[in-house]
Amino acid sequence: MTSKKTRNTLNESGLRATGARATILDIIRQGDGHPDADEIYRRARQKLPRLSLSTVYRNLQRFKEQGLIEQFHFDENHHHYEVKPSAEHHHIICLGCGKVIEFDYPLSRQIIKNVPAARGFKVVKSEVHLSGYCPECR
Amino acid sequence: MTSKKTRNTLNESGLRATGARATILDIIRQGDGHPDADEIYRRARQKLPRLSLSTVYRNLQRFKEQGLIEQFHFDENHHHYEVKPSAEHHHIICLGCGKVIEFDYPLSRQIIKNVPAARGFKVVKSEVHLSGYCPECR
DNA sequence: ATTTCTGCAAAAGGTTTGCAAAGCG
DNA sequence: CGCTTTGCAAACCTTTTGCAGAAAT
Repeated sequence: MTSKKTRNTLNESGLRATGARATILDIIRQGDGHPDADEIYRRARQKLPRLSLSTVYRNLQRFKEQGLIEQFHFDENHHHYEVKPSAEHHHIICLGCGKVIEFDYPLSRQIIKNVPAARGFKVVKSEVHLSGYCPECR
Repeated sequence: MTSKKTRNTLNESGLRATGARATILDIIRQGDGHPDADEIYRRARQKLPRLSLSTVYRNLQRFKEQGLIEQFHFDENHHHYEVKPSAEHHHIICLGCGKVIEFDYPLSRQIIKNVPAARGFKVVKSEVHLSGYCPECR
């Protein structure tokens, strides 16, 4: 049930449309949370039981190189992934329940404009993590 | 040459003022870059050749708990450390030369004020990483 | 003397790599 | 068919942990 659209994306990126790739990319595109490699692996194995974790890692790496996805470091020692968004957006992580809230904010533009030390910098990526406690967890 | 001031800080935090601790904290307080655990280890061993890396990690952990230092995740798979600053400030990392620029910016206040989704959140920590290319590296 | 801290060695957790077999175009 | 990708197992790297001895209060 890997979508045609996903296979097209792969071909356009110069990557062979294998079952593993389509499944992994589909999972990230579903946008259900910000899965980490292991979560992706677990979900993908429901469809491809013989899939190996190294394949997941190798493909996340490729997708990142191709600009299909982005990788985030929350306050943990592993990575999370999501599809590359069009608008600049950022994350708030609740330290109580682990929930991740996304919000749009044109932060890099503001900073480049207002911070002298940032002058002349070409910003490629901006990552903002606020962490704290959501209303329910306070 | 571990400073008296550093030993006082340790005592005030309820930590025994051992040589390892004073040395490690001094290194971070020097503010020379944003060292990672291994860099701290390497520098500290020039003074304490028998120091072990696990002691470095254990103490970084303690310092963090006591609020003496902060831990950052740049776009790598290990952590960097710096003394806890009084004003909110953030980082720009140059992907060309690795240089880290710090800048002050009261970002969390702005976001809490302007972003509806963030309403009611109690922010404990805010981390902003811009990455890109500095004027020399572009 | 008691409690905390340290060094060492070994484990843990996430990620990467080498290689032969399988799969895509 | 040729080149890419995969599974498996082993390696890697950073960080953590158990334990017995050493140091701090």
